[in-house]
Amino acid sequence: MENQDIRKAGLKVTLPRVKILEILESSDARHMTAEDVYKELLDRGEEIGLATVYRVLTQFVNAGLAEKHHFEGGQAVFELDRGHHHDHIVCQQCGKVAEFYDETIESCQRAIAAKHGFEITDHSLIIYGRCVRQNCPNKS
Amino acid sequence: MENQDIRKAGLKVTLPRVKILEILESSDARHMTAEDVYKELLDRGEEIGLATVYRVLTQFVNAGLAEKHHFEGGQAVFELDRGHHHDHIVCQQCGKVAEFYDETIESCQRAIAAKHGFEITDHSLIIYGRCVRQNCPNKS
DNA sequence: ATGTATGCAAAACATTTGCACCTGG
DNA sequence: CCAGGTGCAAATGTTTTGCATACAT
Repeated sequence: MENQDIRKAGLKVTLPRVKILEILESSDARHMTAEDVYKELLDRGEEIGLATVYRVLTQFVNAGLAEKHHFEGGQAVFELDRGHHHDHIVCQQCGKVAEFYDETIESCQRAIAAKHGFEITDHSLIIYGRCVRQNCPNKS
Repeated sequence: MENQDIRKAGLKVTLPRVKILEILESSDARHMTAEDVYKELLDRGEEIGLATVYRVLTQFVNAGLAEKHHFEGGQAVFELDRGHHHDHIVCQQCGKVAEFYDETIESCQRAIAAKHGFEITDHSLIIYGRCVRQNCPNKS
């Protein structure tokens, strides 16, 4: 019962929050912009404003329920925090996002931070490329 | 003579472009937002519009003279391309930016991209943290 | 009841663009 | 001279905010 997650975050269990959480959970893409979420709400016949979508997504991020990433291209994307840290590899042609986790990279980062006298709070690693798979509409 | 760089990029050697290149070369911070560059121009008594700063910086990036990065916090930062690829570690308290290069991370990235069927075009690795050095005004 | 949440419209930001004027080669 | 560059103001696109109303507890 994920509504408990909302409540545990100190937030009231309102229709917009429940619906937005549902959308994040059911999305195939798993990485959605605020606009994507808003459009999906409209498709489902919900009357929820874009401002609310932004507010709720921000609250989810602050509560640790979701993460926000800045891929290239203006809009931030949000994804549910499923508890497994990972980085991203993004196809610049079809927009597909793959996730990966590499312990060697993680530990190198820790070593680098230590060497430079930094205490890591967060990090962002995004590989951009072209996916050479059958389903990528290589448009050029 | 760096004006040659501008010319080689197929751009006319105009005053705004020369001044902006000078500023990028002389900046201690090495990573400046368009606004930073604009303010520095004003300080130096130049009458150059912010729109021109954006246009010129974009041209420099396209010409391979500079790079653009999206650290957290809205504004993009620009730095001169000195020919040595590196990634960044940013102090979220004092804004200091350190650069690093780690061949292990680089090769891990290549392996990961290959495994996922991607051809890398670019990548962005930013470590966020707190610098625990004497000169960081640890403000909290 | 009452403190939060929401919707809407307006504001805030970073960045881009249209257009008349200027300038480098 | 003239294509390309610039300044300014207005437009753009994304995200945030003020405020009156609506809702969860």
